[in-house]
Amino acid sequence: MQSWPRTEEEALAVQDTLRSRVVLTPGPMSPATVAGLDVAYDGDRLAAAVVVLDAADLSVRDTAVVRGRPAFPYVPGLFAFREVPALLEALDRLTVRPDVLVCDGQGLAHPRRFGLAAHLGVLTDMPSYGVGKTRLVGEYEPVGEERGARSPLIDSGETVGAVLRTRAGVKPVFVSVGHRIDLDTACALTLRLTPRYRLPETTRAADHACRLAVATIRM
DNA sequence: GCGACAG
DNA sequence: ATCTTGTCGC
Repeated sequence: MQSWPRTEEEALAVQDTLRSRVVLTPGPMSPATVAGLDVAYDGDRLAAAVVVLDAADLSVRDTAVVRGRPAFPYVPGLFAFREVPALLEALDRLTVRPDVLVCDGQGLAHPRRFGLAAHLGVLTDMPSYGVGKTRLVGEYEPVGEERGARSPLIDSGETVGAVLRTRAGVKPVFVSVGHRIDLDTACALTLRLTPRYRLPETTRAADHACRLAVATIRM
């Protein structure tokens, strides 16, 4: 396909080029299918999984898992370069075409506004956004304790995402747009995907899938 | 120089 | 991400 950056300097240059291709548009308002993506590690080996759920009842429609090696060391801000190759390969193996990608990490809530969700969105040109478990950048006011409460995530004066409470009394998640979707739609979809747990069912399904696969690597 | 820092 | 016991609660 193409060369992959081998140094932080090269990776920064790639982000600088690709970020101009991010498209900020509303919707998709009623996606029929939603995909969750996640990666699990075992030493220098990894397993990437993509699970497509039916947006109506959250049932599994398709699953794809690939094993491989991290494509880059973990560096805050350059995290995407580590998992993107394996995730793209898994996406290629899907039979069911997802309408939205729900990524494990940040979208525009990134120091250069180009986190994993934006990166994957641009490379696939599919609607994409991120749901992170912890913060990378930005400040925010305390979020209401009830499910659905949200507080804008602001970095350098601009709103880069939302801190969203998906379960009453449980630590909120960090939602940010990636590509071809808006923040309100992303938050609304996230709430539909969290009928019971803190993290979206998409993320949970992908997490289970790649963990099973990574366990298989060692046996 | 001292923290902060997606997964 | 991953390393890790017991423990509180539905």
